[in-house]
Parts: sequence; structure tokens; C-alpha cells
Amino acid sequence: MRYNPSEIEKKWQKFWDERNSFEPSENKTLPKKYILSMFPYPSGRIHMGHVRNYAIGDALARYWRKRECNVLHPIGWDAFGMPAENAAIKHGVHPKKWTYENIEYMRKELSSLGLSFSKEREFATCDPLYTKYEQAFFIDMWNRGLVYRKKGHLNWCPHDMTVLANEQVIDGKCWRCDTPIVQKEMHQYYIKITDYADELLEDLKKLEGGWPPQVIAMQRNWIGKSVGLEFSFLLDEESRKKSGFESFEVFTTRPDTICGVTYAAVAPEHPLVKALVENGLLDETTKEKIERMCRMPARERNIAEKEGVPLGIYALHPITGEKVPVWAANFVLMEYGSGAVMAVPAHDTRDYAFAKKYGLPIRYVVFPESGELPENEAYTEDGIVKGCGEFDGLKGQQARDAIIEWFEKKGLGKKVINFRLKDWGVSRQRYWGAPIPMVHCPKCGVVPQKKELLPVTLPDDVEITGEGNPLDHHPTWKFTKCPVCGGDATRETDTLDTFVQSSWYFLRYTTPRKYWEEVAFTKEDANYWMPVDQYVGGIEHAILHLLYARFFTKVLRDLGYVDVDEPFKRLLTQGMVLKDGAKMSKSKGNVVDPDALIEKYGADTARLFILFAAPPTQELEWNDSAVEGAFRFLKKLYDRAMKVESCGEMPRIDHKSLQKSEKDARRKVYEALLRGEEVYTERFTFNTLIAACMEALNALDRQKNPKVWQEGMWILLNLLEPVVPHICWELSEKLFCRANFGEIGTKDEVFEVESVKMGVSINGKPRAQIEVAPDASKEQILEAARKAASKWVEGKTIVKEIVVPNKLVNIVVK
RNA sequence: GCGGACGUGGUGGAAUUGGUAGACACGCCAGACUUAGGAUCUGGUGCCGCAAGGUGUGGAGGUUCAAGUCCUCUCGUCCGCACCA
Repeated sequence: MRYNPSEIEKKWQKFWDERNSFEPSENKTLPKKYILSMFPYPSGRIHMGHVRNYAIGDALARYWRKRECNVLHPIGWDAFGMPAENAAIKHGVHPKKWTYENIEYMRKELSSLGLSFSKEREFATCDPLYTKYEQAFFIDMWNRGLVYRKKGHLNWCPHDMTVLANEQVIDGKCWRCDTPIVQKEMHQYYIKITDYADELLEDLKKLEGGWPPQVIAMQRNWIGKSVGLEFSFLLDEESRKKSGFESFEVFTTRPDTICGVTYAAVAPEHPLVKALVENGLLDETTKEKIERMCRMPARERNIAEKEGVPLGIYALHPITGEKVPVWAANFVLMEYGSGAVMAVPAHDTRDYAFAKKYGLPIRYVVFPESGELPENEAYTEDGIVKGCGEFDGLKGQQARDAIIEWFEKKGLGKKVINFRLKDWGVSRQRYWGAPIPMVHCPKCGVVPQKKELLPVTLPDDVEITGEGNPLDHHPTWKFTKCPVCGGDATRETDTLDTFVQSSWYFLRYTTPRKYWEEVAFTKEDANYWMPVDQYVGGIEHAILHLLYARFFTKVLRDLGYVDVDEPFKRLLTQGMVLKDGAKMSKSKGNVVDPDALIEKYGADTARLFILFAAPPTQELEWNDSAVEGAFRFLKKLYDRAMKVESCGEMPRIDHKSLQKSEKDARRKVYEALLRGEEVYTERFTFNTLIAACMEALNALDRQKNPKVWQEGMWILLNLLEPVVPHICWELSEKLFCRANFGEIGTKDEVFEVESVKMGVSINGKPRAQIEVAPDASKEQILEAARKAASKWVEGKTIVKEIVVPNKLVNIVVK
């Protein structure tokens, strides 16, 4: 019998399917493992990234099932979003049809990989039943004051005709279609993620050890907490009269440098500037310069040269009372802090460059503890304050604290914490999304829909042209009654950002399908299964999805739906799959199609290759001949297994009576077993486990003892089942009636050896090898070592001798 | 600029607490079997050298009996953020 993957794989997939083999138990007294690979967007076909993602998750799920855990390993579909609408525009297919057909097709593709998903708990986020609860959460959040509506400058993608969150703007371009973003002013709904900024930051500590440091760092950076002093810059009397402003606020993280302030700078969009323009106090060229600065998009501003104009007004230094000029400058951002800064050219590189360009004074007030001030640049390090009256002599944090205290005592300013994180704008002017369940009533204003009327569903009869919002253009959909007064009203026509759906889908899975009509999920179920024990997905979600999901979990906790603080205990970020050094993409023409691969070699070969070629967190370079190698291993495994006699339990072997090659084989097998434990539970370096299994099979091949073969296969098939399930079920069924699929304990006897090989080094250089009894004394070992290395020892004085048991001997000679 | 990851044969990668660097696999070379094979099997394969030996984990120092692993500096690659006050 030759290895025939397509036959074996069909057989077992059918077997698993018919028996619903992978449904979790509802018995909550069992130890649980929640293993989750990020759910896919139903784009049409799976790609190698999916294969990798689900091969990793499936291996872990299958492993824990063997350890007698209750395993939740679900799959679903992140099904709302723009590609469905783009398909509608291009090909005239309805987004719903396009999406569900894609799901149908991709489900088949995934099932051909033999993944052990719970079929029962699968759903798509575009299912109205999912929308229903999402809308209910939104209303809960609105009622809690966590959602608000605001008119503001928004990132607008002219191609997709929609608003984007800051997180969705990459290099000033749309994250989806790469179109440059423009600023547009409009109303939209915001979720107050900033209310949770501190907790989102603090709780990153809880994730240390479980999440990659890189992802934690990226989130920390994105939240961007900075502590400093906020104070008012009073304007001098004349400037007050001119502008109608008393003062303006500034924020600084370096109050210790405050006495080095020689000017102040405000953003070109600052209200103070507007007032001066409106009062006709600026000449034409100044106004022109300001307008030009305002027009320049943010991403160009940060590469442009520092530029600014004096506004002809003066502020009073809060400590010295000195008059300092106020400038409008292109490097000051309106969106951060108060849109104005105190400028200390001596201790800030930006302020320095600006001061040099416009000939503004530079005054050093912080000096290094040792050494000299740098020449021709700002000194930005901490140091000792000099030239600042009562604060002289203080250094670094000490000085900062003292100065903040001084401001607070005098009531001139206060300690303030600023975050870079902005509230999450969730309105999208699109059709294929969850409708925002709000109603605009001429009498009652903007009010939430009644919960018993949820879900607010999408109308099917829409025309999708790519221009404007189809829901807004629909002839009847938006007309409704006000849930408060019952009068005529209109529905909100914006839909929710798709990241809202992916922010809680992992909670939906925790409750069995039969309850889905009544609840989003039960608290009991969520508390049993959460947090996800192992989450697996791409690094590209390091900020967006993972931050929103963490935030949502905390909000739902505060709303009383669940008790956990963090949704994902451990996170594994898989590397990309590359071909010819580049990410696989249609445009580059370097795509390897998973279907074709499975067709040719089978799912087990695909899974084996993808887990063997590189550790899961690293990039994986595609290599056709290495795929061939993976296939070869499976053929060999199958061929050798066919020669093993079947048995119902693990054979008992008298280890002492075995020949050396037989003992070696057993040792290799048990080494693989130990490696398996650590790979599946801690390290996830499946490549090393597979290598250990290959070594074990090679070692088994060098001996002929039928019992050693039986035991070896018993263990290897158990170890490899999570990676290559089909072939392992087939062979285990044939040989052991699958009795080998439980937990297997190690055996100390196989690691006992008659002799150990040790290296002998002279002055650290490996020179010879000795073989000694495992219980040999230090003296015996040294004697053997001196003899073996006599060539290098003769005529020299031995200075020192080190024996590392079972490893090596190092003799130091002179 | 800030933050993070990484650098080992022709290639992917092993080496978990410092202890014989290069496991396992790909590729390549030689051989066996075969009508043939992109099949299978055996042996070899870091580099220099006929050999003895030397040398070798991006580079330079250091700690140590011993460094891919620890420390300092440096070069390079990749990723994220970025005029954030």
C-alpha cells in the first residue's frame, strides 16, 4: 500500500464531519482551552497566510484535546466591509450574495485542510442576529456616555467615499486602497476609547510574557502617554487688546527648561491666529503665509522645513515676567495638547532649528552634570538647572516636580497627562456594514432605537454605484418613527466601522448556538471560556484590532457582560509567507495557491511544510523542493508504519536487553516526546518538534526490533497528529485502534546509557573525544581525557582541569 | 529621531540555564537499483589545506577555564511610530 493522501484525507474529513468530532463540551467543570486564530475576511479564496494561521491554531487545539482539555476552537467570518461593495460596483453582484458565496467557497477550502473547528459555533458578522447584539452594545454605550456625536475634521478617503479612523490612515493614505486622504468636516459618532487610555496602557503589563514585546511596545507607543505641566501664557496688555484673548494654554513635558523660553509658538490653525486675522491685525504677506501653512497636509508638514511668522503679539513669562514674542509655526500641531507650545531653543531640537532660522535668542538653563554643552545644537538631555532663581541646582525629574508644584501652588498651572490616542470615530458612509441604531427626531434630537426593535437591518433593494451613501439614497428605508415621541423621524444612515464587529466576536463563540436567539453570549459561558488562551494572527493587527478588542472587553466588563479585563492571554504573531523574498500578491505574480498544493500533495504535506520551514513567528520563504521534502517524509512515515505490527496497547520493553541501535532509537523517540511537550505548551517552534520526529524515525530505521518500532510509531503518531492529522488518524486506526491518542508519559530508563561521549578541549579548543561510564569519577574522566589528548599535554604544565559532567573536559596547559 | 526585532554553511533553519557550532531538511556531489524516472536506497558535503592542521556564528574589543549565547562599542537588515511639545 502506498501513501495516498487524497483518499486518506477525504476519508477522515468525512469521519470528523459526520461525528461532529470537534464540538466543545458544555460541562464547565472540565479544564478549558480556548484556541483562536483570527477570523478571515471572506475575500474569495484562502491564501498561504490563512494556511499558516490555521495550521498553527489547529495544531494547538488538537494537542490540548489529547491532553483531555475541553477545547473551544471556533471559526467565523469578518464579513462586512468595502470589498463586497466594490464587487457590487464592478460586477453588479449584491454584497450579501457576494459575501455569502465567498464564505461558502472558503469554508470548503478550509475544510480541505482538515481543521478541527467547531462547526456549530460558526457565524458571519453580517448575520442580522450578530448585528442585533452589536447594536444593543452600541446603545448601552450611548446610554453610558461612551458614545458621542461631534462635528470635526475627519480623514476622508475620496476613493472609498468614507471616513477613516486615525488608525486606518497609513502614511497619509487609505489603509485599503492607498488613496491619499483629505480632511473633511462632518458629523460622526465617536466611541470614548480615551476614557480607557490609562487602563489600556496599564494593563499591557499583564500581557508581558504572553504577548510579543514588539506588539506591547507598539500599543504603548500608540496610546502615547506623556506627563507634564500645563499652564497659561498671559498676553501683555497691548496684545490682549489687539487679539481679545487673555491668554493661551501650553503643555510641556520639560518644565525644568522653562526659564529658557525665548518665544512661544502656536499652530497655524490656532484660534488666536484666527482672531488676529479676523481683527485685521495681520498684513497680507503674513496672512498668506499662514494660509499656506494651514493648507499643507500633515504628512507634508512633517518633512517640510520649519517655518513660521511672528504674530506681533507678546506673552509674559510666568516666572520671570519677561515679554516673549508669539509666533505661528508649522511644526506645532493643533490636534495635540492645546495647539500651542512654549519654545526653548536651547533644549529642544525643533525650537532650536526654528530659532536659528529666524534669529531668535537661545538661552541655556540646563547643564550636563559633567562635560560640556554641545556646540551648535540643543542640549536635550536631563541636567542641572542654572539661571532659574529658586530652582537652580535641581536636576531632571526633581526640577520638573518642583516647578510643577510651584505652578500648582500659585494657581498658574497644573500637572497634566496627555495621550496621543484619539477617540474612535466609527461612522462609515457605506452600505455593507451594521447600521448605527440611532434615530434623528426633529423634536427629541438624536436618540437610540428601542432595543426590542433591534436589529436595524439593511434593506436588500439598494443601488450601489460607489457614489455617496446607498442607505441615504434609498427611497424609504430611512423614514421611521421616533422611539421616544412616536413622531416622524429618520434613521441614521451611517454604518459602523467593521472593526467594531471584530472587537467582540471572540465572546460570541463562547455560548452555544442554541442560545444565540436570546443572548449575545451568557456571562457564565464567557467567564468559563475567557480569556482566549492562545490567539494567533498576523502582526498587521498589532494596533488596530488588538487595541479595539481590548477596549471593547473592558467596556463590556463595565457594562456587566463579562468579568475579564483582557481578552487574549497569549498572542502569537505569525510571520508572513514570502515567495522570492516578497509578500505573495497577485500583482507580483508570485502567488502559490493552497488549493493546487493540496490537490497535488494533500493537506498534511501543506501543513507539515508550513510548520517545518520556519518558526511560526518568523517570515517563511516558500520553497517548492522543500515541500517535496515534506511529502517525502510523510511517504516514509507511511511506508515504515505499514511494516509495523498492530497492537492494542503500548508494548512493554525490557530496555536493558536491547542492542545499542535499539536503545538509541528509543532514546530519540522519547527525546521527541519531551520536545513535543515544550513545543506545544510553551515555545511553538513546531519546526524543532518535526525535526526531532524525523530524527526519531531515522533512528528507528537503523534497527529492526518490532517492539521498538511499535512503541516508536505509537509515540510519533501521537506527537505528529496535531500537525498532520489525516495520516496519523489513518495509521493510528490501522495499528493501534487510535488507543495511542492520549497523554503519554516519559520513561527515565531510555535516557540511561552505558557510556557517555565527552569532548576534550585543551585551552578551550576541542581536541579529542573520550567515552566513559556514566558513573565515572572525576579522576577517571580526567585520566581518560589526559590520555586521549596526550599529544597536546605532553611537555606542558597542567594549570587547571574542568569537568562538565556528560559534556566535556577542558584542560588548561602552559 | 524614538521604540522593537534580527544578523549562524550554497538555502530554510538547530544549538532552552555560557559547555564538542551547523541538528533536521532543501540543494549539490558520488554510488546502488532500474528500460526509464522529478521514484527508492547508501555515502559525502561550513571554509582553507594533499595532509597534519588552521579557521569559522555581521565587525572590533571585553568578561570567563570555556562565548552564537553575557557586557561595551560598531556596522547592516526588517518592522512600527514620528515636528506628540
